[in-house]
Amino acid sequence: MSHPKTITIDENVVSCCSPLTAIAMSEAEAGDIAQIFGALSDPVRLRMLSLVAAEDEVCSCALEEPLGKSQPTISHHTRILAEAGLIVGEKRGRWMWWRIVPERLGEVSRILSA
Amino acid sequence: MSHPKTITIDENVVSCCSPLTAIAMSEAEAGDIAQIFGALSDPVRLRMLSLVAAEDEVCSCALEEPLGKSQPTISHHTRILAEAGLIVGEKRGRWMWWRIVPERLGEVSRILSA
DNA sequence: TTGTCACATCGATGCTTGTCAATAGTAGAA
DNA sequence: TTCTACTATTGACAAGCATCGATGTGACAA
Repeated sequence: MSHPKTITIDENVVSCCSPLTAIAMSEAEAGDIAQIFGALSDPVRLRMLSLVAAEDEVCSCALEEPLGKSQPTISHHTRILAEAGLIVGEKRGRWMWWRIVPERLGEVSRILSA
Repeated sequence: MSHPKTITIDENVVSCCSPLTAIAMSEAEAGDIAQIFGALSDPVRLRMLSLVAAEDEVCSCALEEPLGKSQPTISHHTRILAEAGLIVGEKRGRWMWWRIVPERLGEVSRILSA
């Protein structure tokens, strides 16, 4: 049996949010996508996303009790989800209102669809 | 050659995949899904997945050079992807051959589709 | 103004994770 | 058998992350 061949990656090909199976992924693209999946890799953030998705809008203050986390921790997690583009926030008065970004969820979903 | 030995998937992470927006997520379910996204949250593992997906099968030895990581590190990452059910490995002779589990990718994709 | 409320930021702490050298395990070759 | 090649495991280290108390910031009310 001959030794298996090695695989090379073309770093010049950059395509945002293309399916995993389409083409060899560059380091830069892998970093970007990894950041998004990293935002989804925490149980608290997943339940947070689920809570926000269940309503049109959710106030930050309405997340502390169901998630059982402190106010700084809630703020920390909303920030990470927002930086990943999965939710957007709007400040009205003293309250911060969050809603999901369905198009973003669709983009991420499409990365994994063959 | 003797009968090929198939690597089994961790059964603890098999049932998981109701859409995010469907219902409020339980802590247990959130933990399971977070583990899968955690496997996808590393640039090296994403590029590894991309490399495997580009071929029918890829040998572990063919991953070290394009990913620029040591052999123990490659073994570490393939293990995490396999435990998440995203790839399966089969040992033939001295070589370990990995391939994608498209159904698993579809399951994870469906979590994020509205 | 002063006080209160909601959220963001800072600092510290403990846990998790990515990485590799060294080593062990395993399968073919000689 | 002995030797060589590929992979898994161990141990250790550094970096990253989740968490919360304390503090800062901005907005409304009195």
